[in-house]
Amino acid sequence: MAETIFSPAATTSLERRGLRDRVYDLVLDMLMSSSIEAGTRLSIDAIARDLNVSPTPVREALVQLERTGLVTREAHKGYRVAPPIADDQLEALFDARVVLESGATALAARTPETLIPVLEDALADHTTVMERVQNSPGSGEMPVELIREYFAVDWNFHHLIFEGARNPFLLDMSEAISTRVHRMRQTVKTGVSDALEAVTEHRAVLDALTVSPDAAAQAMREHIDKVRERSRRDAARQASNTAR
Amino acid sequence: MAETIFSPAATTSLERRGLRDRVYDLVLDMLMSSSIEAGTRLSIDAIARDLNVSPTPVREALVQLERTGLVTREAHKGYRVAPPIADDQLEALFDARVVLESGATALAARTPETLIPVLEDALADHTTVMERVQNSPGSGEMPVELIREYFAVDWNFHHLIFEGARNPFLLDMSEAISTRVHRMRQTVKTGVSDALEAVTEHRAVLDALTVSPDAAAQAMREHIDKVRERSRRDAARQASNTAR
DNA sequence: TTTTCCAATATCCTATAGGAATACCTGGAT
DNA sequence: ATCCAGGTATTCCTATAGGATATTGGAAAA
Repeated sequence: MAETIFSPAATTSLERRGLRDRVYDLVLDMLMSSSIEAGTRLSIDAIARDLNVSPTPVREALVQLERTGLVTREAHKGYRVAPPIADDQLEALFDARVVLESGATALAARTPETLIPVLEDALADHTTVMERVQNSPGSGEMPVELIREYFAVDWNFHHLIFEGARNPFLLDMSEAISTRVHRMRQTVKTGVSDALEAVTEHRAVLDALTVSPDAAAQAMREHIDKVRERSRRDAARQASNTAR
Repeated sequence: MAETIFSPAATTSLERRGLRDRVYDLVLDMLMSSSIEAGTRLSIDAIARDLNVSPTPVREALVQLERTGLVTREAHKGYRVAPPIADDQLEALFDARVVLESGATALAARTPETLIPVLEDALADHTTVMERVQNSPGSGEMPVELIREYFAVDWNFHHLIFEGARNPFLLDMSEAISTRVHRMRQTVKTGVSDALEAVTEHRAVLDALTVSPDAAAQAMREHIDKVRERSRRDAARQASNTAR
């Protein structure tokens, strides 16, 4: 335990109000943004010291994080960063995504007049960022900020569909999914190479919304299955690289 | 705040090991079993005193409960028993059930050879308890223990399908659903009058499993939609009764 | 009689301290 | 050289205390 995990600026930002939720957000950002090694110990006292708070709100935040699956807990042994998505778990994650997102798409398609405009805006943003990704230097450095921005606009399309379903239960479940998807993207280096295909498939979903709920659900199912195929391919390529 | 919520026997059972999970189980049982009035304050200190523990594990258990939706929290105002499922939320709950359970059924149907035997056993238990419910005195007292037993075997069928899907993400989500369903059954007095229909529809799902995953998913979807219809009817009848 | 304001109480939120269990490291024996 | 044992240190878990905030009750005024 050498240096602190959090930047000094973060500590000053939380001042002295609403500690528990703010600690949760900070730890969540820390887990999402920087790629933390799996299995890293998340010491309650250390986090509390770094954030200048008492261990109690940190403990509450970690309990909340535990239910998201980002951290694991062993009794009397403390919290650790959850292990990366295993291969079989990755298939299960995509299965769950297909079930949830195609279902949410069918529900959201019941009110297309309010859904389509916001999705058009989201897809326009997605397209803009995609073009910037395409125009970035083909090989070599890709700004991490651009990658983060791309992931945000990409997922925003899916998130808006969950919101469009107007179902609090499915919305809660979408959060559980989004954290896993985000974490998967840290381990499996994909999601930027298929930007053009993603935009195309999102467009297909949006067009299918004007046809029927079933068509929209089917389009979403096909989109996620294609993402699954690309992830399989990238995971295999990545495995062969590390094995070299 | 007059008398204690918990029975004296409960306090002695937790002794002095693994407090947080045990407190969680106790509070969960308390919320599930006895029908607590919605909006009842869940005082951290009071629970801690009743259970002879410090407020810290109680606080952690309540954070965990909060994410299940059984309790609500307002900052600087404490925890309360979550309000009963509102009418629109009830429709949303059934929508979510249709999405999740039909999807889980399709996934579980991929391995029918391991799934069908356990479901046959579960359905046999369900049938047995159903007959006991039918033979109980038609009007008047229905033993609360029998009702609880019926709910258990009924939900067990659904739960086994979630387990059969072998998908940890969907399994987690099923817990979020089950708590809501159980709580709904406390407010809307249904689920015992349609025992025969429930068994019949479960049998239809089981038979469809031998046909194809899509057929099984469709059967589950129809089952939940029929439960939804019966709940609507019972809710309307109940509303007319209270309005009288 | 009703409304409003104020004070007292209870509760939550945060901080600090002590006991217990686990992990790590060092020294010795095989 | 390797394995085991013991001690030390870190960390988690629980308990208690103090400050801040919301709720409740009563009293006074309209």
